[in-house]
Amino acid sequence: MTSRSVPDKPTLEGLEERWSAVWEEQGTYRFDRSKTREQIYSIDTPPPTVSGSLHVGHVFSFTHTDLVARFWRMRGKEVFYPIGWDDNGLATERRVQNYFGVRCDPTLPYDPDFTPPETPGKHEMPIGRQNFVELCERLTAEDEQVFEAMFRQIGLSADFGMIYTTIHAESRAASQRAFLHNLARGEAYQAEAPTLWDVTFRTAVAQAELEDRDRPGAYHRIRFPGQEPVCIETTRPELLPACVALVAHPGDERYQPLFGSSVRTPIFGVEIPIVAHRLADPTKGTGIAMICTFGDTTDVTWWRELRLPTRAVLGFDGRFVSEPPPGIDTTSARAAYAKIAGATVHTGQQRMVEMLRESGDLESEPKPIIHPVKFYERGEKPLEIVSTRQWYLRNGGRDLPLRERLLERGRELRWHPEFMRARYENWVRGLTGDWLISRQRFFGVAFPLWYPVDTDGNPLWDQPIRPDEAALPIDPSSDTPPRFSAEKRGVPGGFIGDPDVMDTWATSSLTPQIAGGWVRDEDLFARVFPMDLRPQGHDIIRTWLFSTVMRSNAEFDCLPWSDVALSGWILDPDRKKMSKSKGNVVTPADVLEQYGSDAVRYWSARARLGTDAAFDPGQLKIGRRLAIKLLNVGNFVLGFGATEDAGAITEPLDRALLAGLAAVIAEATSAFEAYQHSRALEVTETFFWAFCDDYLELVKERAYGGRGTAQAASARTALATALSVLLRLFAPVLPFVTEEVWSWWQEGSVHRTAWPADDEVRALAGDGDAEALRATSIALSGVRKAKSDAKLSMRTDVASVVVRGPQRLIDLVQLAAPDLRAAGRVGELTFANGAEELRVDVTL
RNA sequence: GGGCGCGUAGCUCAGCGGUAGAGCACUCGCCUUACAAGCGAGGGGUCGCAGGUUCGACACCUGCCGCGCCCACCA
Repeated sequence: MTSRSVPDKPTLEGLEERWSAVWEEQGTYRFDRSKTREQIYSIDTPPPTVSGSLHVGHVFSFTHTDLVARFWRMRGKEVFYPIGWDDNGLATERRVQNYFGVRCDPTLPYDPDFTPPETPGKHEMPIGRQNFVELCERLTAEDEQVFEAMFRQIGLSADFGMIYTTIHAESRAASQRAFLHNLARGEAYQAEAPTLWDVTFRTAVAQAELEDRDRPGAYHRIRFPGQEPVCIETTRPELLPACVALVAHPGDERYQPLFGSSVRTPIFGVEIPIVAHRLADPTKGTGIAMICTFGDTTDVTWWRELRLPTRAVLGFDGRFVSEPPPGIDTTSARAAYAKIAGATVHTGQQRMVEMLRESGDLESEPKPIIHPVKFYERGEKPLEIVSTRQWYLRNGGRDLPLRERLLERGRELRWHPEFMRARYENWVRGLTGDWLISRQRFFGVAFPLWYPVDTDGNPLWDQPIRPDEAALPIDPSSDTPPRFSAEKRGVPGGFIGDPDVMDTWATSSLTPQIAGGWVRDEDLFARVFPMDLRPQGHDIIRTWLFSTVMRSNAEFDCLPWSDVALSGWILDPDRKKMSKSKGNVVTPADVLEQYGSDAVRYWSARARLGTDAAFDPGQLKIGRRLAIKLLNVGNFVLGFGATEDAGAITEPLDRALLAGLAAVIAEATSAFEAYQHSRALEVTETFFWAFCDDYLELVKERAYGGRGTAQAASARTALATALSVLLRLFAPVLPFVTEEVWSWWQEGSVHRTAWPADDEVRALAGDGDAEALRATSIALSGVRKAKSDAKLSMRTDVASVVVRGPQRLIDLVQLAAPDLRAAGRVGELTFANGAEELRVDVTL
């Protein structure tokens, strides 16, 4: 861009559109891959879920990242700053279902002529898997346009030519490759085991995706007949047919005589043992609990450690299976089970309670309680536990050396803020099992495996067939494994493809590999990996951060990045978390429209990392005001025809200004280096307002030339130098307005200009003492106060002023006496040593 | 139950061993030729509570109280 003259009436309107276009055209933020690893600052950017709505939280946290990127770019680093979209996974599936009114039925064939209904019908239309995936791809492509437009609007200095998506072929290839490596090294394995299961989505879920929700329930006291009848309390009486034992604490004297004996379940008459286990809590209920397969994760532990039989009753759909489990074989027992077969858990419970009440085995009426129940974070019904074959990745949950290694990685990583490390350690120490990565879903990265089918038509799950890595990505449901022909699919002696997809985090955990070009572009990868920074929200430490560390540790035996920056949450002005259901969501579009991008960025930059911030229109106004002020100051300073080499800086006040500015540069720089952008902004902003209100007023007349050419030149050079430095210090926070002002007098983009160097400015300041400006400002304030108290205009002439104070300060103010006289319109200005603090006596 | 963070002016927050800070809001003024979407001045806080360390504590230690978040095997 070329230098232009200063406009008559500067305005913020239209800056976003203009400069976004220029940056795109000039390639201002384009990544130069010829640079070496040492010259590069690489960022593992978070790919937002495009199927979610845009939120001011996005603006907030992505601005934090951009501040870092812009700072390091100006420090001379080539910044690797890709943008990604997370489009694979359940969020997209749900959005597609709602948007088009369809659902995926993988048994249906592909229909090449399929077009979705104009408007979603009352009932979801079943469509084949490939048609469904195509709709997912179509809708995410649209969503991604919206996200990209917003990211450009807020001025992210990413290279939009390096966009990656998690469902793209290259991502799928990377994900499948990493999995195959995990498999080869023994880090991935499959197991048939009780699994947390979401009955709505009909998929297994991982520990990291769980959340507790308080739900109403009730204690049911049930009597188990036997030589010695035993009473238990349960919130899940419907699982009585799944009961395999009763359990009490080994030290519980009430039940010690019963250990080793057995009782029969009421209604079903199944004989079950009474066993002891340390996890049984004598203080809960009656102190003895029934173990069912499976009511909760403790049941699983008991079942496994006590080697109990399995009596599963719930199916994948969350309903009671049609056939009773083993052990229920008497006519009456089967008749009782028939009453709940096919029922939902809810209905089953009602019927079970009726039966118990009739049989007299319900000791007392249910006691209602509110208790925490495990849910899949996206689910609507409580999780059940069903036994299924799934793939797992070792994550230290069952492996002490690996856990220690991953904890060590957490200590190696530099956390901003530091205290967030505790969340990582908490999570790793609390892992109860390996990472379940298979999902019984459709829009995701397929497991790159097939299984032989034996001559009886049974899949040989433990003999997976792997593809050639060069062929990745593959889709086992349509691609054919090596040494097989396509007709052999699903027939005895043939093969079948793995039907599952991977947990979306299994792909997201590879963002450094995906964005950095692992295998696909090893030259690039060597220049950017391991990366410098992972920016992200603190809510996904247990998922994204942990899993990325884990994958990098496995594949490369190193951390994926040296630093992690955690942004806080955005709360509404009442400090409640914004959510759609609360109706308190502020949309970025409205805010950006109303206040402008720089103002919104200012608001973001004011918040420290790791700290939740309330959405605050007040802060946005201040940001907008700051941006306008920069325009006006730029306009004013450049109106003097000022340039940075107009003449030597000789006047003490000018030198004082630059001495103070040098200190601000030093502080802002070290703050940015320490990922404390809010501190950098604060010191810059404070200095800037003092520059406007005091320094500018003090030197205005001199700069106009009222007291000689050399004196004017000194002021003009200082003004221009300060403007240049301040624009650069503000550039990361306010990229649009700083670029605008910069363009009035400088060549090239401010964003590709060197970050100011404090030693250079200090050299210009010479013997300047920053204290001189502060002291003179205090004296000026005294004069202003006198006028203000007298309710007079600041233009009013003052007869005489006496400045009193300690000699050291008097000496400093005296150096700027002519400037002080001019700014205060003071007739006679005298000085007197004496007072402890600087003060002025004004005679109007 | 365990962990982490926070509690400073009406609001949003900074500060962090040496006499309480900013912005907003509020009050009183000012058309002052960069800016009235501006400028000047002012009022306002026993820094959650209680102990302790110290010459000195808003800051460090201990214990409480309150709020928020994370985690937990929640019959």
